[in-house]
Amino acid sequence: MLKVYNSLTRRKEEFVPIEPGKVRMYVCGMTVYDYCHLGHARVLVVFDVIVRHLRSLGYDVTYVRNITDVDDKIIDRALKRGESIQRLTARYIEAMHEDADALGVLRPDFEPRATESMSDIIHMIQALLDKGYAYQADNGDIYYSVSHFEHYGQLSGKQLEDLRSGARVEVDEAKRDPLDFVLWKSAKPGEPAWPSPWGEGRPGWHIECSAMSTECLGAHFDIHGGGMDLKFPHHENEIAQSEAATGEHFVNYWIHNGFVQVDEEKMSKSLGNFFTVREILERYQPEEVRYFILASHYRSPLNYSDDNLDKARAALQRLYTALRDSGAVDAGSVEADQEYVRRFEAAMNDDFNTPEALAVLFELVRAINRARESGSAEVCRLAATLKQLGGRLGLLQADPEAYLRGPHGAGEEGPDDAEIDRLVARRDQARADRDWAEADRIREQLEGLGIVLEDSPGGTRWRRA
RNA sequence: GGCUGGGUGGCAGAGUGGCUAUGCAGCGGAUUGCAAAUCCGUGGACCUCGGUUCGACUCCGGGCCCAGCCUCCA
Repeated sequence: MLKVYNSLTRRKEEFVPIEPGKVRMYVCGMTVYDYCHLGHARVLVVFDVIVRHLRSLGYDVTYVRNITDVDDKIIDRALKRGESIQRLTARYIEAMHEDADALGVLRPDFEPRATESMSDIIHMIQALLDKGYAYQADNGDIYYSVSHFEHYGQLSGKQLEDLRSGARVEVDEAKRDPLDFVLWKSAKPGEPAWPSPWGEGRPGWHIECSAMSTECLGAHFDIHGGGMDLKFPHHENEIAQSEAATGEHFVNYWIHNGFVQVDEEKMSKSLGNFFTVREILERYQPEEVRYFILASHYRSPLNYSDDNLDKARAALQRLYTALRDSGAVDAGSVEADQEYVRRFEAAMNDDFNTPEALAVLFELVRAINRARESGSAEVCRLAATLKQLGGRLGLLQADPEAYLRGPHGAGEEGPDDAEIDRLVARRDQARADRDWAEADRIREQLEGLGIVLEDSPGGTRWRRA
């Protein structure tokens, strides 16, 4: 039985889909005006694993992840770069896809864009106007009237009064209430604009997600996800918009992932303490980044440091070492060990507890190595189990030797394989001659190049440290 | 100020009302020409103060500390 922590109720709940056997899920994606940083990578990977797990349980999942391709930041950035908005967003959308692909993130089933959803957005705004939840201000902008929505604050646990007294909301003369938020911004010169019943303009940020999710998944769907920082006001506003416009309950389960932190502080653009995915991939393999993300529970903070990435590398080396020479190449055709599968699923069914699931993988590693030492025929089956379960997390699908020998980052320079093989062969000769001094000298030389040797009865092999 | 979430061994990071997390690092042993990899064994933790209980790191309450949201942010 799958249990999910629901941000709306603040407790773990049994997951029951609206329609048996089917899951409809929406995740807030990126605003494309810059490269993905590690925080974006976390959202991508976390929800990718959630989708993979739901599918492994047999659910038919429809996964929607939007792209925000028009907003103030995009407009500013395009202006500064002297580049058209279309060119800018196209570039960053492509970059995002490259990063997501590198990290082993499966593509969502639908990836709607705000600029391609204008009629849905306009229809929803019109519905809100018709029902009295929205009004047009003197400046032409359309606002959502927060006080008209009875349940405003249910997701974030905030009272309207508390929010008002918080008083950090910028006072805008056009608004009737400082907490009202914009649905449609009337066009200013030089800005991109679309025609609407209220004149040329563009949508506010919150309305696009309401419109796109409703369009792709219906007025009522199962899961809505995103980063913690979107809980308020973005998701709160989405609920207000969608439920007011459709009259239906919007989402059953809200899932929010925790932040990536640097030195105990949130990684964010405004603080300038962020690392882009491509920067990190200069020095680490994508799978190591993915492992690093999954080594913490999705709701916990994830502290970025080289030390923690190095630990991810060490962990993957142990996993892949167990898979080496195990006959698990074609793991899918081997029946998995059901006891380990059961424990893995129990961990994942407990609110997607990936650290616990990884612990099961390491217990499999020990079982494999033990079986190997005792010459048991179980090695292949256990290794196949490890590879299958790793696959459910999007890990361990590479050729073990290729992973262990591979360079550690896209930017790494080092000796090529042929050169290493040549040195290893020379050392083998020295060892055959029992010239230990020469053998050790070559080994140290290789060590200096970041190559570790492993002698075994079957011969010497090497990997990158 | 209001609202979330959290404080676990050297580090990272799960979990449980009484029983080994797991990984890295450490220590002892096996193995090895020496290493590496691997195996076996081992030390080490539950912020603080009360309460509930036969028994709490685990449940409840107070305190302290940390992060986040209340403004764009994954």
